[in-house]
Amino acid sequence: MNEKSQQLTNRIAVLRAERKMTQKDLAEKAGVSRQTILSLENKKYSPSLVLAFKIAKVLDVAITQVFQYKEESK
Amino acid sequence: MNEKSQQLTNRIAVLRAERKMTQKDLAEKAGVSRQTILSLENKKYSPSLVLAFKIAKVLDVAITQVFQYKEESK
DNA sequence: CATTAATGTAATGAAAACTTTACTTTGTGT
DNA sequence: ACACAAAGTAAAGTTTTCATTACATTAATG
Repeated sequence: MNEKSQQLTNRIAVLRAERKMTQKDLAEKAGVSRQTILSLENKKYSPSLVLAFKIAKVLDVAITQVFQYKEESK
Repeated sequence: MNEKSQQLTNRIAVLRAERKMTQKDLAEKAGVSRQTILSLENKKYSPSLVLAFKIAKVLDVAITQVFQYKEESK
């Protein structure tokens, strides 16, 4: 809906499903609320760098494997 | 001083100096205020993932080259 | 079909990021 | 020493992340 949400995409749901983890599982392991994971997957607000690192760590991949950034053409 | 500030470190100042850029230069190219760059370099608060990507882009290195995350031993 | 797990929606509030402005200190060069 | 650029300090205000709680909907399974 807004422009900002489209410059950052993530594959959290996919990677999570591959590992057969629920949102709750991932949230607990990352030390955040389930709402936070859900919001990232769906509403896709931009997480903090620390949270991004934590999620990548739990999913056992590089941060860039989870999050892709496309700068917009101004 | 607080625990959180120590789990995330960055090499912004070093990389910036190598490229002979001022804080103002980097701020403008990244599209943020100079205060934000200064705060990241010194007070080291944790940036958003998008900002981290922008800074890495301007410095022309991978995000992990700029920011290092060390999880703490609970 | 009934039960439970998983996901989604929504609202409120706290905390942190980031902006803006203004001023001070430190460096650098002439 | 002077001037100017760069870096630092500080404070107030806005925006966004993230937590918390509660409830609704959608799988999945017996």
